[in-house]
Amino acid sequence: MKQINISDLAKALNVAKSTVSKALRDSHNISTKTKDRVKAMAMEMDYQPNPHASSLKNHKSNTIALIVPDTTNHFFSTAIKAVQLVGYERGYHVLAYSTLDDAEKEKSIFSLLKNGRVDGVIMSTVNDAGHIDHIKEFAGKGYPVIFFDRVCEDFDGVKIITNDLEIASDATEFLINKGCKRVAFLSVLKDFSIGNNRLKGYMNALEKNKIPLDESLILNGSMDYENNHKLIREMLTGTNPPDGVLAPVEKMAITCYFVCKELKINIPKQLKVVSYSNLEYASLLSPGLTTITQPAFEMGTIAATMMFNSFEKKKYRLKNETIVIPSVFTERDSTVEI
Amino acid sequence: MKQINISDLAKALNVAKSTVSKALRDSHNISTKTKDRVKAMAMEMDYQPNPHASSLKNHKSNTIALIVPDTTNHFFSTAIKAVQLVGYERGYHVLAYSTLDDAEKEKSIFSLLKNGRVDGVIMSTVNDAGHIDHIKEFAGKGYPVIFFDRVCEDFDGVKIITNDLEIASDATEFLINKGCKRVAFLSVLKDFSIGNNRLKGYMNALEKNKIPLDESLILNGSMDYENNHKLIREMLTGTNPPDGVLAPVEKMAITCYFVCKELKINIPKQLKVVSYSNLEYASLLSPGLTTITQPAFEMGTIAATMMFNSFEKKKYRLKNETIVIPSVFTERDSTVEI
DNA sequence: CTGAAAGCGCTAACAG
DNA sequence: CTGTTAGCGCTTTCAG
Repeated sequence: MKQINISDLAKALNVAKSTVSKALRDSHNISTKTKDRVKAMAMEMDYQPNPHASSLKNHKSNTIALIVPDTTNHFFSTAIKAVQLVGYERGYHVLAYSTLDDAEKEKSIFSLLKNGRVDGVIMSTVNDAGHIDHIKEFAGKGYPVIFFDRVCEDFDGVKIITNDLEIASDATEFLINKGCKRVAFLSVLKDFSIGNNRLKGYMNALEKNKIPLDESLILNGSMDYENNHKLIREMLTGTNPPDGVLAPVEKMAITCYFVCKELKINIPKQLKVVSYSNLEYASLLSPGLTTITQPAFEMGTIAATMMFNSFEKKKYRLKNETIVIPSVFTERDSTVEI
Repeated sequence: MKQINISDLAKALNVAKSTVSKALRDSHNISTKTKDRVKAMAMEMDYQPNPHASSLKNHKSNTIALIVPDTTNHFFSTAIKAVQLVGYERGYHVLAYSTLDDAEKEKSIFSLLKNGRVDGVIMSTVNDAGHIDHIKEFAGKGYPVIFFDRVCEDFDGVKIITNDLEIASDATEFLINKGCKRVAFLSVLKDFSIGNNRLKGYMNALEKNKIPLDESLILNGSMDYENNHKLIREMLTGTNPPDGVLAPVEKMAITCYFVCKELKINIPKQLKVVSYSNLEYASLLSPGLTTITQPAFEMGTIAATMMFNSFEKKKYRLKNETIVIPSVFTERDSTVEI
């Protein structure tokens, strides 16, 4: 397990270790000749600096934390990939955490990070907007925090979101224009900014089209799949079922598909469905699902780029700023007129 | 950015920092009283040890690297989640990397890890079995490496795989029993152990059922989607097309679905399809896809558990061992007899 | 039971 | 241009 360190290098070269250190970091007051000698030897001896020593000395870990609710969600896994890629290119490492939508866990992850383990955090917070003291405290120590997708409204900093409200409105209007008289909204993140914006968009579209809001068409789903199933089933078998559905979350649309299969409700004939989704194979569902796709990769790329820029250049210091990246609407068979 | 450190604590308590250190680590030669005092103060001052200092001192980072080809693949993202969960429970952090199937990148990631950044590596290697000197060298320094799924055959260590050969054989036989006379194999990882085992299983089943191997039914796919599409199309429009297909990789099955849609080939009537897959919504494809699901979560959990055990207890030292976790076969409409 | 001191590997200030 | 030295925050002998 013996690693080769800077002293070994220095000894081998018969110079001081500070010289080695400087040479390796291209200090301008080391002669080109020694630099070359040092670098050659470093190569030969397969030297890699000990990251803990540098981090300790420099108060800089060159790693960031990426905290998401669930890595298995395609939206998040895509964002993770993006962050990893730019991290790799720019010489940063990424510690990845899943909160599993557990606010307590999110909190405890933060406490693990708060003594220099990372230089900053990119995160999508858990579904519990109220309690962000741990995040504020962390940011208060000078660590940058960038939110994406699931942001905390009352946090001063960078928030990267998508045009949720507008596109939810557009999608609702799209359904209305396809002839839907009763468009339902399958809420699941009730008290959350994203859910709220999507719900707002939905309501805006109704208003714009002079359709009175029917509370019974807004389903209050949860993280409990079985319960959602039951609720959707009740809605679809009720006296006045919807003929269109906007799902702010992929899972709800999938659940809706399941229920329709059970009830032999034909999509899109009896019910048209639009869903927010990052499902890779939406077109292969039966029927192909009309989707609003959030720009996960772009969001991740921008978040990472902004963070690393802020580390490296003063002029990129992060400010209180909300960046909107448009989602992509893709029409498929689940909303076709028959 | 000023963090509170052990000296601050010591000062506040009027004791030596060594006492604080020992108290916090529950050394038995510190009085219960001081321990309590120290711990209370640590709590009050919200002290978190600096991980770099401990790592430097102890030559132990309490973090592992998790290297996979692509985090967006559902199999890998599930494994990542499993590793994260176990890591969190046991006090380890996980640095996550995607190689994007680039062997050079995998190599360079290893060079970043080789001076104590991590205590071990859990990985699924890129599709390039030949060159693993970097891994051997890394392991040679005493770092444990655990492979899962995409393992290196000629590496002495823990390999966690699934019962690929058997289940590929079973699946092929399943197709034969469903009446398929010509079962194709949509290879994509030709020179890789996994692909090989799946292919072997396929061939075993043919042999067992006294069906001569027809080389034209083994497609040599690549990572190039367009090309695979072309190859599958050619196969299905050829003079003697298959009536069953075993896809060793989800992507090939999906591509096959696309081609069938284009060619208006009815699945399962004209072509039955079985695929290895960790697609969450396989049952919602059109038609529902019969799958072999690899136990991603279990594999990740076991890999992580073994690794952490090996750190903590001598008796769990890793040895040259291959662990097989069975995959799950789920029959759906894509293989139904009509 | 508690404290002083050395040292993990690196960097940076300061001397030469 | 190169070397000496102190110190990042922690752990761990070793003395008291």
